[in-house]
Amino acid sequence: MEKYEDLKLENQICFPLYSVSRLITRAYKPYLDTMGLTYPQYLVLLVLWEKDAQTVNEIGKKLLLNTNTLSPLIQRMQKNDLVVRTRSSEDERTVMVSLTSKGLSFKEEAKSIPEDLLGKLLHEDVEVTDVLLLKKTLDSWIEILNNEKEMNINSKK
Amino acid sequence: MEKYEDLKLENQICFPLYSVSRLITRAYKPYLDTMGLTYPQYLVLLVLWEKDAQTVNEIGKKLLLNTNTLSPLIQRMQKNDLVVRTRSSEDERTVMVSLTSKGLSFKEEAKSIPEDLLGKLLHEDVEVTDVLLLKKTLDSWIEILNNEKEMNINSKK
DNA sequence: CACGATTATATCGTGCGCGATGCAAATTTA
DNA sequence: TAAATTTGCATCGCGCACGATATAATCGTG
Repeated sequence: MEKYEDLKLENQICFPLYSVSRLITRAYKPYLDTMGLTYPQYLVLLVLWEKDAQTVNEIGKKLLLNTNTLSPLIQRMQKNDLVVRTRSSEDERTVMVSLTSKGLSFKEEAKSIPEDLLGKLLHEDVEVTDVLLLKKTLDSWIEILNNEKEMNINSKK
Repeated sequence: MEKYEDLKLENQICFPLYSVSRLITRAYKPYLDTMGLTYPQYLVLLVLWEKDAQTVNEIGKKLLLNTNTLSPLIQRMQKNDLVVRTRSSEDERTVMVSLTSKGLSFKEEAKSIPEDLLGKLLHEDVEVTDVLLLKKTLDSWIEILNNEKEMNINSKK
């Protein structure tokens, strides 16, 4: 076993994660271009399609994104008539993000994307069970890595 | 089964991939900050540590990144004295990227990162076999998604 | 009730990713 | 060999991510 075996690209686990993430965003592009959406914007719509009218904070918690990413992103979405932002009257600090009729209408158009894309990713060597196991591992890592971040925040006190 | 079941965030496979990729980059940060590196810059070093003196093109093929991403990235690395860029005399178009002594010296410092990080990601619910299966699935998807891109290029002719 | 701490959002700067485009060197073709 | 094409790298513009910071509004505590 060579001394630097772990540093070889082919032995990395994080690099394929990073690459697949980018390649998947790219694979979404042709679908999303027809609606004038980017992948992160599509994620915001996924959240709002499940439950309309949520604060920037709620959306951020679900997508694991901070407001310094979401604020301008949602502003661009408003400019493209996908959502509207309204400051709450009860708590003037919070901004409610709601779907426009255009933003809602894309739900129907997006319905077939996940299955369509999954079809491309499944073949004789990668079965549905593999994907489910993969998702289980990823969800577990999200738990670990996201908690670690919050632990750092708390330990700073 | 609800009509829009596939659009629910919790049923997505691409979203956890996207999130884990970002969270892992974040997990690398404390290690890389001590060397003044970003994660993509670290990837370039991984490639050069395996074989010094490669062209921008070779590095890009291995990292699946285009020159419009790599050119400025490598220029920043040169500014930080991690690599040097020299135009080849045989083919004036190509730029050879070589490690500086500083860039090479970080190899020793980076040696423990992968194992250290993997340690955090392994626990009772996620074993080494799960990670190996995950890597196999991801590598297969890289194959599929990256070929698809090249097929598009060819079909444009 | 006052005032310090917390919370929600926004802004700024930097570094990716990447589509589109530019340009010069090399290669192919006529 | 001249002209057309391809190749390798770079630049530009835009949209994320994200650390740092700012600015209100609200909350908690004395």
